Parts: sequence; C-alpha cells; structure tokens
Amino acid sequence: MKQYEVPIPFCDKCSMETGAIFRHLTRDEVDMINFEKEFRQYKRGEILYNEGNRISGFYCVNKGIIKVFKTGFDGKEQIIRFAKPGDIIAYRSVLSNESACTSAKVIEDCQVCFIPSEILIKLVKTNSSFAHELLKLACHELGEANSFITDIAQKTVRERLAEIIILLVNDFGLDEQNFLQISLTREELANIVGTATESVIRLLSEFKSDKLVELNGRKIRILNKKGLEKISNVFS
Amino acid sequence: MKQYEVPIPFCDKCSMETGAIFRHLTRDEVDMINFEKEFRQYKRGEILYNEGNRISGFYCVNKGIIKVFKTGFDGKEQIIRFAKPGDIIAYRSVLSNESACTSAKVIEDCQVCFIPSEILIKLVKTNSSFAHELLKLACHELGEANSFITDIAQKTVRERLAEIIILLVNDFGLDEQNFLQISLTREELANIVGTATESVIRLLSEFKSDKLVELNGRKIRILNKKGLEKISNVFS
DNA sequence: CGGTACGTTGAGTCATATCAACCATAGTGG
DNA sequence: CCACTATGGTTGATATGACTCAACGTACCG
Repeated sequence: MKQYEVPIPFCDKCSMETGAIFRHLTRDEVDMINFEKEFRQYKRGEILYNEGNRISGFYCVNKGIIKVFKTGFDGKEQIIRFAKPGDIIAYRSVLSNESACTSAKVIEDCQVCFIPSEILIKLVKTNSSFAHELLKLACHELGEANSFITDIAQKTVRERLAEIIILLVNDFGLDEQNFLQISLTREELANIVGTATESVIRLLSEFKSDKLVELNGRKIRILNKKGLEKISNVFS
Repeated sequence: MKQYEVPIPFCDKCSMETGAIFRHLTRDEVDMINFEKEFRQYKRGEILYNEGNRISGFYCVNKGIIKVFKTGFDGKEQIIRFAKPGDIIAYRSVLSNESACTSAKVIEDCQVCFIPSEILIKLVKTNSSFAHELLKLACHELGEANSFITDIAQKTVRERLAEIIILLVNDFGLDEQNFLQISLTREELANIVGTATESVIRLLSEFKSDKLVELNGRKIRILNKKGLEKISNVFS
C-alpha cells in the first residue's frame, strides 16, 4: 500500500517561505491545513485541472513546475503563467466561485498539496491578514496581466520573445553556466509569446547569430542579458 | 463658496447597488465612508491619476465613464477597462501597495467619491465578508484579463473589434434605437482592440457594408448582434 | 525498426501597420 | 466675422512582419 516514495511534506515549509501566502497563518491554521490537505504527485504532461472544471480546492506547489494556460478558439494554448514551488494555483476560481478559466499541466514533474475550497474560504473569513495577503497576490497578478496585455497589443513578436526570456530568467534563474533553469519546447515558448512556433525558432536563431543566446536543444544559455533587455524595451 | 451645483451623494446608493462591493458593509461602515470620503467632479479629458503615481485612495464612480489605460513603450495607450457608476478603480494599487500601473482619464463627465486608502485597508481587516467580496472582484477581473490576453494573442483584429463591440454592448447597453450607450473616438476603439486607428476605421466601414452596424459619427448603431458574435468567435 | 513528437528551413501569402494627403468640425482670438 | 489651429475621421498606396503550408531532419521510445 505504499504508494509514494517521498514522505508527505508538512506545510510548515510553505508557511515559512518568504513570498508564500501562508506565512501569515497561525500555528493552528497550518496544522489544520496539514490535516485536511491531500498530497499529490504528477509527471510531465499530466493535467491538474481543465478549463471549465468546477474546482473543489486549490493547489500549493511543493516541487516542480506547472503551466497555467487557456485554450483559444482554435485549440491553441495561451500560457498565462507558470507556477513553481511556493506558488498557489486555482485559487482564482475558488475565490471568485467561477469554474476554472484555465487549465494546468505539468512542465516538470511535481509534488503539490491539494487544499479543499472550504479551508481557503474559512481562512479568508477568520484571518484578515491572510485575506489581505491574498488580495495583495491577486492584485499583483492583475497588474502583471495588465502589462502583458499592453505588451501583446503593442510590441512586435521579436520584442515580446526577448521580454519573455528576461522574465523567465528572473523567475527561474540561471545555473552556473548561465543556462535558463526552465526548459520549454519551442511551441510552449510560442504559446507564451503569442506567436507561431516557426517564428520563435527563427527569432531564437537570430538571437543566436547576434550572440545574445546560445542554443542547445531546449536549453537556452544567456550570453547577453542587457542586449535582450534592449530589444525587449522593458525599461522606458 | 458654493463650489458644486450638485449635492454630494451619500454612499448609501452605492452600498445598495447589486454588484457593488459595498453591499456587505454595515450601517456604521457606510457612515464612516460617508464621513471620510471626498466628493469630486471631472470633465471629459481630465485625469484622475497617472501611471506611476503613488495612490492615496481609491475611487468609486457615481456618474460618468472613466477609461483605465496603460501607456506603452511608444506612448500609445492600451485601454484595460472602463469604469461606470458602481465600479471602483485604483483599488488594485491600494491593496497591492504598489504604485499605479495604469492611468485613469474621463470619457464622459463624471462624479466620483475618493476614499482614502486607510479606510479600505481597515475594512479589509475588520469585515471579512467585504474582504471576500473584494477578492471575488479581483479574481473575477483576473479571469477577464486572462481571456483578453488569449484573445489579443490569438484572434485577428477583425475578430477582436467585433468582440469589443459586443462587450461594450453588454457593459453599456443600447438605447431605444439600438445605439451603443458609450461614445468613443476611433482612436480609443483602436486602443482597446490593440490596433491602428486606420484599421478600426476600415473594419468599421466593412461592418457597415455588411449591414452589421450603422455609423453616425461616434454613434454606433447595432443592426446585427448575432452577426458580430459570429465574427468574434465568442462562443465555442 | 517504425512511430511519434519536436525542431528546422524555405517559399509564398496576407493581414495589418505605416505614411501621406485630405476633409470636416469646432473652438479661438484678433 | 473670418482666418487659424487643433482634433478627429477618412481614404489610398505601399511596405512588411508574421503566419501558413510543406518538406525534411532529428531523436527518442517501445
């Protein structure tokens, strides 16, 4: 009956992480989550939930990377954001009491805690710092969404691709050899930028010619971050 | 010393409106807002606040229409949303404690209540239903932003223009003669859709040729809503 | 060894942006 | 009352970024 190789992590970790919303919970509240939550593991390609689903809880990512995307009219994915350890997903649907407006799929094998909706609602009702923290989170994401809308509407694909690479660097970091710490297919990159796969390929190899990046399959090595920033028109 | 012709409205109205976030406030809380708020009037073209400003409160719209937009790299506006009576704006910045990520400009002469940040924060802390309601609002807007991102990234300008017209109809309604109840310049339309003014002009006159709309200056009369929906690929 | 998913490259097309000229309207000031 | 100016709307010509389609290469997997 031993289904998991890994021990179920306690949420104490999440609750201590700076940046995680759980840091405003009391000891008792963390214990309650630990008691009520369900631990789950998923492999690359697996789906946590689908657009349109009624959601019965939200997820806190413990390990791995998840992409959150929306399926457009013709079936093309638009990646909205990524979730990495410490991030929560699906809270939007729970709180707005709407069905999921996005789907979530695993990019890198992951471990998550699934926490029932009632817990989230209860915490919002009883712990006002936590509610405030969630509001901050939602409002912050809203600000990012606004920026993204403006970018997609106004920038060229070239600018957007450069910008997305920068954002990925900031979110996931580089290893010792300056390789981006998240590996995406060209199609996935295209689905963030909002363009065709072939366009990403062509632009990436342009960036390569211009000595901005080095490509090794899905691994992207950043050679000239400043140069990319300049192309992306990120500042001013 | 009589500066305003209109009597200062009490927020009781706002607090009773269905859909407005204030409906979960107690009598005392509404009274507090009435006491602390500042009543302001603005004419078309005036600016409530600018991108980058530190915001010391949020606005509740009592009358008129306001556009909320972001200024892109080359100075082009991207309209993010409109606010009409009952809506609140700038709450995002207050709650996330960031400076304004958008600007707000009057489209149609308006009256607003300006409510200091502290009040909002205090209400979030003391009234958990109100906090929950705000969370619902923010999460709902987040869902809309996600849809918009997907649309801009994947749909053609033609589809988006049709969709925006539908959305405006749903938000602002039609008068007895089916004229859209908000009047925007072609440039403003372009700045919602994310395209060039000339493209909007050309597409609008195509829609006119196709008997979908009738144009009379800035007034748009809807002749065939179903037809526009079909073009926009809103459903399915 | 075939199959499937991903990556790459080239050629052709089209939607949309850009540039430029022009018209209409309304407000301003002499 | 009339230039004068600003703002917005329209149209045409032209350029081009980006998409589509198609073919082919590559790699991993059972």
